Amino acid sequence: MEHEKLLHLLAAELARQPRASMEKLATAVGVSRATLSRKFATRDEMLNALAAQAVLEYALALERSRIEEDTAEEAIRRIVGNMLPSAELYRVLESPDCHDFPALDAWHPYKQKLLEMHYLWQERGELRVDLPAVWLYESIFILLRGAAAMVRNGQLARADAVNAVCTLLFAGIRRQS
Amino acid sequence: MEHEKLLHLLAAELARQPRASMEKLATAVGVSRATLSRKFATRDEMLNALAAQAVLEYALALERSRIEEDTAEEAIRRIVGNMLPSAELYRVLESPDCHDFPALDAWHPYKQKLLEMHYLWQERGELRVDLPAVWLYESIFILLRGAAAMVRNGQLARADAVNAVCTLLFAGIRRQS
DNA sequence: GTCGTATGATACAACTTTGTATCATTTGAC
DNA sequence: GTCAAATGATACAAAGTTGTATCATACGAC
Repeated sequence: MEHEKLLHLLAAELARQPRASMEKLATAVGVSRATLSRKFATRDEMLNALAAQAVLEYALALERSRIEEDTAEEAIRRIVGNMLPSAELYRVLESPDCHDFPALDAWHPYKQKLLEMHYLWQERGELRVDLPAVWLYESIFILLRGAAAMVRNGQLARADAVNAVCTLLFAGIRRQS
Repeated sequence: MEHEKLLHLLAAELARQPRASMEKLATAVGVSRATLSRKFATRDEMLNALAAQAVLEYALALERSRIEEDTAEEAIRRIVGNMLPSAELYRVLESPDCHDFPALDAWHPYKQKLLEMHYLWQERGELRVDLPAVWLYESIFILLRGAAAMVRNGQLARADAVNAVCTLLFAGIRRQS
């Protein structure tokens, strides 16, 4: 199986069953334990590979989203759209199991860049300043992960997920009068 | 240690380290493994006790929130305020490890009631109808759990958490012009 | 102080998980 | 068809986890 595809399947299964053994994970993604062990000698190595892939996709999605262009809303809509496919992977970035993985060092500059963009959007008067920027930043990913989980469970259509997140972010749940 | 306090500490530690062994959990919450084993003979029994406590607090918070009174916004603000202290516990309700625990049977009616309230709020024109009610419902808990995690990590002040969630829910992240 | 209860320490067997190795089979390129 | 690479099946020892039991100590009520 292709390496990237394998990582996505593993991330999805880990989101479902964080306590699954390597054997259960292997079966769930459709390979034997032997093969999984060949790709990742240890569980930590696997998690690190997931973190590395997460950083890669985070960075790529950020670049593609051209966050310096247009309004905050348009930029964030692009971010949500570009990051939704990797939402399951991002869980690894936040997981306390992985907080000292080498792959995470490469992530912090990108996270910092997006966080600082939030400060800028606040200064520009585009994002509200009565909530901490870190909450605005995190709420995007909180909703992204939540929406991805609902898509996985069949509670939300994949095609609706980006709109569900963005509408909530920019208009809230209340019907506009 | 008091039973209820123990459950909350366990829920918090499980949120941090879902893969922690009973021994690690016991140490983290400040008891010996022997004591933890006496309270919960097996891990499943512990998870079921957590689920039962979660259902209890969910039901109590729902009742206290008097969701039939006032506007959707006021009712949901009360829900968020009343449920935030149990947010770590609610993770057990959604966890796929626990989907067939007996304690969850008691939960579904309460969840259903709150979900149906969302339909009513939509019909009344208080909540938007261009997003599925289940997304409106889940987004409350997604944000609650996210805010609780940030409080735990020291990224968000506990006193600000309810307002952060409710402001996002009802006004979004964009500065109002 | 005495008693019962709760706790911690330790031990142990059964079981699971992990990392590693070996061999047979399958797959795909040529 | 042939070959090399990838995969699956199986085995095994080391380590970790779990459920249980036992004993000694700490604590609180009285």
